Amino acid sequence: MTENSSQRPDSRGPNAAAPADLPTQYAPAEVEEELYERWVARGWFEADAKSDKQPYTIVIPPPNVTGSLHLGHAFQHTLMDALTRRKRMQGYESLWLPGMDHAGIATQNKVEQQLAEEGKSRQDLGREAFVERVWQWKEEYGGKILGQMRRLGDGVDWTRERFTMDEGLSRAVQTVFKQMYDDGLIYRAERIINWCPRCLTAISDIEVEYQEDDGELVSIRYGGGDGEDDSVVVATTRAETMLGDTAVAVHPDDQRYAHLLGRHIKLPLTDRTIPVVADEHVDPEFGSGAVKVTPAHDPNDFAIGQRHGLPALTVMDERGVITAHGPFEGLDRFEARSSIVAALREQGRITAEKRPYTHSVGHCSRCKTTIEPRLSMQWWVGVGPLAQAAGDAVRDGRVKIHPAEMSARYFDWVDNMLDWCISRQLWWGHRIPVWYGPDGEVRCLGPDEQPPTGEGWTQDPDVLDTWFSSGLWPFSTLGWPEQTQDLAKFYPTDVLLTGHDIIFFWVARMMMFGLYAMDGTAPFHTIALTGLVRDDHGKKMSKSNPNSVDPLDWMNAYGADAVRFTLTSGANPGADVPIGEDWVKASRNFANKIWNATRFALMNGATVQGPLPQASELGATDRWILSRLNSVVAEVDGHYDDYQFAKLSDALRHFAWDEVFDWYVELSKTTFAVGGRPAEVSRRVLGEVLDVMLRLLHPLVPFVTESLWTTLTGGESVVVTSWPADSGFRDVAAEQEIATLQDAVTEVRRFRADQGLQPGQRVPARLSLTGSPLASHEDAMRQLLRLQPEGEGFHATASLPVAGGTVELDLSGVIDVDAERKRLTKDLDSAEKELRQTTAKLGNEGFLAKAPDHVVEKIRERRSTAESDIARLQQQLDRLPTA
RNA sequence: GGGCGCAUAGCUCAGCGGUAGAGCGCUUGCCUUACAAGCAAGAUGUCACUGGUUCGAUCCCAGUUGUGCCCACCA
Repeated sequence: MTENSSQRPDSRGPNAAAPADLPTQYAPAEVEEELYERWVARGWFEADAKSDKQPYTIVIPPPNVTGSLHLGHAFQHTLMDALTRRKRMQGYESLWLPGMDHAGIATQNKVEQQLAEEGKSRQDLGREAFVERVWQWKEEYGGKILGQMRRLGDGVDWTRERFTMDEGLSRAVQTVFKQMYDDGLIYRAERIINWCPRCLTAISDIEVEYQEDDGELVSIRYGGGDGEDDSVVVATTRAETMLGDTAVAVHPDDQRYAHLLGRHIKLPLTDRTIPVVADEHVDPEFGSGAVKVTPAHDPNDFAIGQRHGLPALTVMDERGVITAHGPFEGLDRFEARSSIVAALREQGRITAEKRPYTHSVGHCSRCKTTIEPRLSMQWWVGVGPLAQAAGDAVRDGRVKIHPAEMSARYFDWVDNMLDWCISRQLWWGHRIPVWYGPDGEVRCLGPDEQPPTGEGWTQDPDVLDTWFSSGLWPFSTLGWPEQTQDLAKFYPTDVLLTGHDIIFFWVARMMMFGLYAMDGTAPFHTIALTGLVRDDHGKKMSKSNPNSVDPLDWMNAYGADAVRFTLTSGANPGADVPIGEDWVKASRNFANKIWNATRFALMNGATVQGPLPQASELGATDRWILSRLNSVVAEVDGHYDDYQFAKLSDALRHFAWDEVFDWYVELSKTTFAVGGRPAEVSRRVLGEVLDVMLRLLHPLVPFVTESLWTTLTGGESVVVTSWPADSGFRDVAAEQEIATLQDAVTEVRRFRADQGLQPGQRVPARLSLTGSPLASHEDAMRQLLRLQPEGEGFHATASLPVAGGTVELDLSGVIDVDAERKRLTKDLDSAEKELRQTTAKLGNEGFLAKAPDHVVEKIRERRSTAESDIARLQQQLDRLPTA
């Protein structure tokens, strides 16, 4: 783009009293930061717990301190910001509470990586120093997120910023833990858990990501040591676990192995023999129908072991290194796997090998290491009654899920939830408030209780799953367990807006904890679920993908408003949101268009002062735009109530650009030129329309609207002004009249374009509007169509149909007969087609008998329109001079 | 293996039992005194396929194919 408008000579007329402070292009970067700091300094985002206003509360899904905000955050933040800004304008005590999550395992991993670069481990530092180091890290990097939120324009209450490791929130964690422990909902048990051999901690079931990996499936012959009849083939993808086998299981009805039941067979590579047991879990159709049982290293095997009283033999340590005595001791699990297979092969015990064998393997969602199921003593939440309550709250309608289809996913989870492993063998997080005494005594402490003194008492070294504290977020952030004013005023919150990817991690847990700790009051009444942000070809955006975009880059290039508007435009409920740079540019263009339209209004003395003129003083265009304006207010409100952000964005863009800017503003130019009372009225109406429009747009694009609204109205800030209300004013007649005008102008423009007439070329012409509803718009039409008063020597006539009549346009000069014939013929063809279709339809008895009246009537109208069009077009064709 | 969803213009997506829509892109003509980040006009679709219901199906039903996501889990 080499062209730069500022370098062109300014050809504006002398009447253009352009405000010197309003350049022809909107420059977001120059104003956004200043505006934001002003909003914060004035305290407009701060909610008052003592106010009489009705509260409206959203707590932010706390971003992890580990990262920076990506477009997904920008997306959700924009929607939450829009919701809370609108409610604030509507007169609610609107609170959007910000904060961050300590993100236990994720953050610990980051800091450990940092240490590794220094050649150190967390063990080198020791627990206390390591935790101190993580706090430093949090101070340093947490600020980046806050800066991004400011840049985006998030209207959050910074005085209420929270962090899940804050003292107050930690008290909440300990209080809930103690209460649940006393209620028997938290217990300690030794079970198979998902163990990450790299993070060296247990993780919960949903922190495991399954993916298809290429492995191997080897079939091993067990038994057969003394007699030929006791051998059985089992298959495994984890051959190393055979060292811990304590049985072979077969289906109880499987006749092939009936003779082996109760007998012991030799376990290869060991000096042990193991029993053959019968268990329903075994699928006789799968493989050989016999399965090796390793209770200490597989969840299903553990269950079989429990049913048959089998011993659980641990053969690997926490790093996945073989501990079983023998030739494989000290080998890593994957080395051991190939060594063991090789050894078995040598002994002739391998009956089949399938390689590669693609199967689903669990990985640590944090570091992608292959999970090792491991028998371990951990703390658990017994979720039964909590999950039941969480499901019921949605089932009985106390909590609504948007879009409703997503509730199936929620129910699927809460109705089948297994107990939740909450202890983590990490250092960063809330320490489990349990102490063990010298005599095996166990004591769970509340926040105000002193740790037991005396020899031999030690605290449990583990910390809680990070989602334990985020599950308390809707009330812990408001001061619970203290009965604070905030809690009384703002709990329960109104809407939870978050991605559908954390329904299980976070949403369900907040439901459980909220209902449990807050006496059955759910933490929010609406769950609004969003999709993921994708690139402009629908591909998933992730940090590892090259398509990943830092929202800051786009905000710097095009403004925060442009990014925000693009995101809301794509926000269909629950659906993924594609975004591309071209679309952000288009939104930037929209912001600039608003800027310039307002600039035009200011140059022409649009005003917001004083009451609107009486209806009797309003012209048809004024009544039309005010009618439309109020319809749009109602429409936007409806879309907000349904969380239809894409629809409300479209409605506003369409109204602003296609109606206000392209028509009302253009028509007003003629009015202003003529002057007098109509011009005064129009200035006031234009001011009104822009005032309301800017307020409607503000929650989506806060910066440009703030700049313009304060300039236009002289008001202090659009942030604290009122949300527009539908006055109820509608004028159907005016809307129809303007629609007719638009049709007429468009039709003439089309005629001109087909004729190859230059748009700027003033054409001598006669407009015959007598008796037409458009008579009063003649000046405007001449302006829009660039027609001069009558010239001389008319040669040709164009007769243009519009709703309710015909516009006769006589052009001087020689028109292009071929072009005109082509145009008329084309129109004639489509009119004839229309006639055929409607006639056929009206000749259909079934249609006449069963179709609703208004449909039949509509078809009749279409047919008669087609008939008259054909007659007129035919006549015009006949009138054309032959070449 | 179970569940949910999707298939509409070149791209990304709305829509919907009664003449197919938007944004971007594309074509043509324009700096028309708010804006070239703009204005005007225009082109483009067997609404995945096959059946069924209906006076009428892009829309409802069944099946097919393709595709996405979630859950379970494969010894």
